[in-house]
Amino acid sequence: MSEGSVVYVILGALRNGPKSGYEIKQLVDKATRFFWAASYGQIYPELRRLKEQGLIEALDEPSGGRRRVRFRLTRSGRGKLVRWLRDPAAGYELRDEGLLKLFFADALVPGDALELVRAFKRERKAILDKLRKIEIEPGKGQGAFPLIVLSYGIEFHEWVIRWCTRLERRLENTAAQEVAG
Amino acid sequence: MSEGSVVYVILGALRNGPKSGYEIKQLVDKATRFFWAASYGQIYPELRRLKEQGLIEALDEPSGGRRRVRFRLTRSGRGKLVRWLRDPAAGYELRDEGLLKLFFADALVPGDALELVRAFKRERKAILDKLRKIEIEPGKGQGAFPLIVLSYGIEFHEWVIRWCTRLERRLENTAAQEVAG
DNA sequence: TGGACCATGTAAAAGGTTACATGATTGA
DNA sequence: TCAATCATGTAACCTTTTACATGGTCCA
Repeated sequence: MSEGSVVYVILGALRNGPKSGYEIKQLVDKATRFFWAASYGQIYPELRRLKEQGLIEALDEPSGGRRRVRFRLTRSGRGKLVRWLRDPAAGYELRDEGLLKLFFADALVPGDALELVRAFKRERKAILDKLRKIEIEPGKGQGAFPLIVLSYGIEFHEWVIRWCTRLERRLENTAAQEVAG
Repeated sequence: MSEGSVVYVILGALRNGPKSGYEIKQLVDKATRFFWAASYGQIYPELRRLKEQGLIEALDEPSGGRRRVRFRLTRSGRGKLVRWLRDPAAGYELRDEGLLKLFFADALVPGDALELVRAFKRERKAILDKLRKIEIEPGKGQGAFPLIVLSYGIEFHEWVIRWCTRLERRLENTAAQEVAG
């Protein structure tokens, strides 16, 4: 991606109020994981760099007896976030091992290829079930967009499952013809 | 992914006959790029390792005066490919900067958010146009699966564009209500 | 008391891209 | 002759994951 891509996950996560590294990680795991992941190994070092650059500032906010540092966007941090959002360029990268297997499925006997399609569908169904369990309160400080993106995920996976079902039928018919013919 | 993930792109690419590193790269760029990319920096070193492990073997096949080394699957290489294809586990990783921007779009004024959706749609339209230009001969040594996966890509992008159009309408209506109200 | 969770961080390894280097051939 | 393409490869860099380390708190 154009630039140290974890930067914008962090700046974006802070758009409606301060958050700690831990809270950013929770947000990512809950809400953006299916289209954008981030690990502690990225988040904490990047928070330090963003602070050094004056894009965010630290607030000591212990929770009970635990130390906790929340970060808040500075004016220039918000500026950077908004400039990025206005820029129409947006990278898109997919690594889908299921599609890769499907692409090479002619190396299998038809029965195994059909099983591959069914496994592909099961995996997508499992993701769909997870997405359906996510609850994002509409409004509540943020606008409608997190909910809109969640719907995208759900509707996309519903579409994929329909696509798999069509393919399954087609392969079942082909197999049946081979047996009959 | 589970293991040196470029391994299976290579083994899969060789399933219907020998190919050189250059030809594998061409195949990837033409046909799997939208769901699985690979660079020369991955392909050539991996070819050497796979050869050392006895999973592929080298054939000297100069083209004109140019040296060219094609690789062929060995029996154990084909075994490894088939075992991988039969394994239902399949990683799925997406990094979609457009969705990330959409997720944070409540940091923009409504007009800019609408523009973001339009830009998102334009980018997907551009990908769709590229996919539509890809021609994969059905049959021809390989089975129907490469074509099936291409259809997936095309139909998916058509679905995304319809989704964007619905969202655009919704945001346009909201904006109109705000002006009217 | 012990397990789940809150909270912050680092180090090593793995995975991947980009840029560069080299040189031949084909065809306009 | 010049550009495009064929063909192979490496080195440096960047990103990301994984595993580890540390320690506090809450609650059953």
